[in-house]
Amino acid sequence: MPAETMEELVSLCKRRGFIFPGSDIYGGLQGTYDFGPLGVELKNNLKAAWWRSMIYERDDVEGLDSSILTHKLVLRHSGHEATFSDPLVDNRESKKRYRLDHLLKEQTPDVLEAIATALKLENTISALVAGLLAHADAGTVLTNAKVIEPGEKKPSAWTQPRLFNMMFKTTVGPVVDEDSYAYLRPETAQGIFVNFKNVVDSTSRKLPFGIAQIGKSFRNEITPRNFIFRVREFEQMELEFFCVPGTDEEWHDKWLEARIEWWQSVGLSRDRIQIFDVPKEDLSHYSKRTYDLMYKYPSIGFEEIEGIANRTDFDLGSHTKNQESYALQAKVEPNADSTEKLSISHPETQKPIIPFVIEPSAGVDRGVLAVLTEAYTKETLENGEERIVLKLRPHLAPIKVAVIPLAKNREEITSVAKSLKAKLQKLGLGRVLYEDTGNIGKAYRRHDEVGTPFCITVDFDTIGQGKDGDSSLMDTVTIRDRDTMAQQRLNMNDLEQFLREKLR
RNA sequence: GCGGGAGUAACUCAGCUGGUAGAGUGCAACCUUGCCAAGGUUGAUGUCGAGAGUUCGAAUCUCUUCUCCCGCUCCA
Repeated sequence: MPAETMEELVSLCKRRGFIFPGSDIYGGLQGTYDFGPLGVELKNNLKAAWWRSMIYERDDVEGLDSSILTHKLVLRHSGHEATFSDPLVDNRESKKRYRLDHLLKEQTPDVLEAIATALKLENTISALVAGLLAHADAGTVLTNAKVIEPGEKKPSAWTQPRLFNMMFKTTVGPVVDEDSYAYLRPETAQGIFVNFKNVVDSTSRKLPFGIAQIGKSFRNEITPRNFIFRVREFEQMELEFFCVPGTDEEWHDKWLEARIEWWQSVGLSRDRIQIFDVPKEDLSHYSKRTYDLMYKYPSIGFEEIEGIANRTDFDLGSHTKNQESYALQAKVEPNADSTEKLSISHPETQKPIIPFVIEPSAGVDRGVLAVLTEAYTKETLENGEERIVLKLRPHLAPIKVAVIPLAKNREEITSVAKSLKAKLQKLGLGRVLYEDTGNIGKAYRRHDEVGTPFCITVDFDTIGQGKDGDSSLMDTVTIRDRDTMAQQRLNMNDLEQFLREKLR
């Protein structure tokens, strides 16, 4: 039974060192979280699994790590400057908040005409939005124009509209002036698009192929919520898969299947994943069609864990120079700034074309949250006691093996345990921990709670001092399975093979 | 941003109409011929989210602010 409430996960994460609130000792900074000693292992393991499946186990994807600081022209031509800011306005009476452009679309023509007249502007939605944002007393203009509250269909009183820019700006270089800013990227994808030519030139890739990247992105969310689900600084695992126009829909479906399979390979159950075919009117500015993979999170229910978008030729088309020489299908803004043609040869005709792009874009933090949700298990044991176990897939577990001395005041035992720990650590399986806190029972439970798949215990038999002077079990240890709690005795020399098999 | 709820030890929480902070678990050290949060001894930890005010005295009352949760709004 996976976790049922977010609270129990938050509590475990804090208690055991997975995830802490950001800037904690100063009261926290909204929308930021820090990954603790176990959280960083889990997150790294998840990213490594993705990287392996995307790049090593396929023959058609290259990796990339582009910078977070991004030239403003990149995000201007990508359309983010224009679309990643929402003008919002509040209704003073109903206390509801609307996007200004959405609100204007709900109005009758004479209301819009009244606003246009008051502002002495042409009567288009975009002109009115811009004019209202620039006007010092726009709230009064809206109210006087008898803008209706859509819910009640009645004129109402409105506040000054304000712009919520979703992109973080920062100053680059020592001189602070109006033009010396850059953005923290709102998606890793743009780093891939602007490196398209570099990758093609340096790897001699042909269509179809992909470029994958894992990295931080930043969005100034209006309302960060729900633990690490919606945060302002987050990590993405994105693939931009370039293909011949006309084959894009087929690839879109293939990637949808591949991504669902991958999420299952990290432990998510199929019945907690839903596919959401995003309706046309909700699509992003670059997308022709998007499937959202929705995972059933605790407390909040089905929410997006990955978006698989058909970005058409919008991005490369927007960033390329000489746009007019390609038969672009997406509607793009003119680009007089770009210095490169972002085309590639059509595999059959050899003519330069701008490829279509299928983008599976997954949230690392949302993935970690889903994996934790699914692994979290509360069991009632035979003796009536409750046990919390993280049934993580072994390849994701932060700690792979804990080596425990049965008695920590016996040097013969602790020294064997310590050297066994060092020996196992060298196998490169991941983190191996020497564990001597509390007593043996507590050590087991503690490792159940953080998902350690195996606990190895060095006891008196190991050092040839079994009961009644029995030395037949010399050099053997017990190894305990996290999920079944069953133990078996193995010679220390057989541990490597055992663990290599089980931790794959 | 609005409405509602909440912030006390690492976690879960108690602390009444103001009188100077507690429990359980956890954590640390030591002991234990022994294996499923076992037992024993000892120990540490709080600016009671922050700031200001009222008061002889504030965890408790008032104001401001920050953070979290729920709803609205918004959202790859």
